Amino acid sequence: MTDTSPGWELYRSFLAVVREGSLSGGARVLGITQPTVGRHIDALEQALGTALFTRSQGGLAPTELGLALVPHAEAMSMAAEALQRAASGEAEEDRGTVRITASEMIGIEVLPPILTRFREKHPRVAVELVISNRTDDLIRRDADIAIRMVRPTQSSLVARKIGVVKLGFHGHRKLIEEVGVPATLEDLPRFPAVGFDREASIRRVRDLGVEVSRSMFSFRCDSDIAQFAALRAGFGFGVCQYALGRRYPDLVPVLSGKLNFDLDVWVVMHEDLKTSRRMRLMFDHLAEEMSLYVREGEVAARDALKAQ
Amino acid sequence: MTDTSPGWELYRSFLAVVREGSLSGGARVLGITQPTVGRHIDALEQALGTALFTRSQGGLAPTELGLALVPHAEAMSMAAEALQRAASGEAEEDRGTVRITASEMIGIEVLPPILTRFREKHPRVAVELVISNRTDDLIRRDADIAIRMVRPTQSSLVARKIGVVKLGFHGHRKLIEEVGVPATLEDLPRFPAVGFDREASIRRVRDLGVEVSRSMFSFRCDSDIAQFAALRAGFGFGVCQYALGRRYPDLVPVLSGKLNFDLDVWVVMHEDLKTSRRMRLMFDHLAEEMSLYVREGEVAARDALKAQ
DNA sequence: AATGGGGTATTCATATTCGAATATGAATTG
DNA sequence: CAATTCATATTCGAATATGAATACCCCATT
Repeated sequence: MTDTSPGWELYRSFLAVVREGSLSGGARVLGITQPTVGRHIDALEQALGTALFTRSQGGLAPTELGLALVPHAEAMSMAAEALQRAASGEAEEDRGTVRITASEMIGIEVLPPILTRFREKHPRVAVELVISNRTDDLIRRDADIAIRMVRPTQSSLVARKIGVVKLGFHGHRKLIEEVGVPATLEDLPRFPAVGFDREASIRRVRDLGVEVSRSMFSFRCDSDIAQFAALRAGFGFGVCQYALGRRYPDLVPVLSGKLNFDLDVWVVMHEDLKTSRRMRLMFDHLAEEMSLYVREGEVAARDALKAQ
Repeated sequence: MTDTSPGWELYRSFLAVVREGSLSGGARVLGITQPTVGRHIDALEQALGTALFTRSQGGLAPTELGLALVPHAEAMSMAAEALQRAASGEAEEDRGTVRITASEMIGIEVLPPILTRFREKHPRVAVELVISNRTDDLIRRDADIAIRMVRPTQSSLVARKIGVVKLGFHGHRKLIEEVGVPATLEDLPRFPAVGFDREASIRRVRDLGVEVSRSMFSFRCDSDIAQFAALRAGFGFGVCQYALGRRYPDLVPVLSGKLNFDLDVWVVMHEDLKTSRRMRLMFDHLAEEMSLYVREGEVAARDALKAQ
């Protein structure tokens, strides 16, 4: 097995020769001499075990296989240049667009202030927000960065687990003044409640380990956002994220410790995008801010438990 | 200015050190010795004019800047590996998915047999076809490869001009038996004709240099496909691609040389995708097959001109 | 037909890079 | 607390890659 990986220098010479069409030409642009480049090509052909050029006077013409390798070599070259740019601190584009996808609740209730803070730090980055619960947006490239509630499976994705979002029952202060507070789970059916409509949605909740049935709810809707609005309007008791509940002083947690669930939070992006500065900036920003948000929720949930 | 581009070998050592966390570790995986790797790192830091690691016993920890360079080095590594795979002919994935976008006419009437032939050659490649006339699909990554009727402007795209699609007036054989053939353009209004509905569409045709007005048409619809169906059903005379007309023996060209236009055809894809084998395969296949199709149309148009 | 300018291939002295050996320092372990 | 282990730094002779010079080939031009 002579199969030792060719040195990367060889690739550089290879690319130069392809671009210039001759050993001498390649040597010129690389600032080295023609014999050296010739030897590099020899070495590369030997290492790869295949001919890359048909050598003629007047220059070297790439073989078919050689041609097929060019895009890869060019990719290396691009990456090398990008690295050098990044190293010399030449403000590598914090401009451009970043496309983010998130669920309704996150996208509408949580992200806006977070994205605003990002814009203040990096005003030239345009942000696009795609509200969607589909899980394959990233693979499809419908978005660059996703905030997800499930662990991503694709291996080409870089994912950072932020923590867990705490969810629990809440009610509007006025509602409580009016009808009181349910003391136990069994009490609940006698109070107005906000929950899901379709069986599929209800089953998702049940899978989280909470016994619920459709008839328990007197306001039924599959949109989280609409449920949250009903909650804030004092229609009835319902589930919301603790961190969100705390932002609306009129919402108070109820049944703490009896009707709670957790949702994982992940920030995910394509591996390829790591080389783009604005993508990394946004990814890090989202990860950091979502961490704060998650912690906020944990504190709120703990406080609720203590307070009761 | 000592700013000479660092040799690519240095990047390789850099990446190995980052990955392994130490000079010795990096040296091990590279199959060279620790002093060498150490020298490489020194050289790289000197060339970039900045520190990349904080050196300590127990290993080298990347500095913040060093960390920022890692993704680029990894991109180089990926490309190098891909190049090597491609060189050793190791069937580099002719599997996976390719997403193509094309206009209605092309996507529905032209592509299906072309894509079928591709599937016969590369059965493991799944094909997705997006019917759309939007021109920014590729930049948005809604598709990998596009077939377009306009020259693409983005520089990050690789585009191949296939040729021109010949369009001309046609009529169904039965229709002609029934009402005869218009001999001149001026005759046309006295015959049933199929054409566009909205002013915007009509203007597009007019821009191609043909004097048309909405009132000339007795079947009006903005869908090419529907127009073509009406044509085949013998509703009236109308425009279609010569190559398509020839495929339906009942369609005969009329007014040849008097009511013709050409549409450029381009096959376009993202530059990045050149390194993916299945993408290149599909791109080449589409370019080749579309060339045949275009030529078919040219022959048909010439024949029509001669025949009359 | 000669000539000059493009290219490749070859040779050999030289400059560079590399590896083996070793010194050294900081943790970890018995 | 000494021994061990794992790391970096240093040195120096050997291996290797490089560059300058040169031979040579082909083609276009004069």
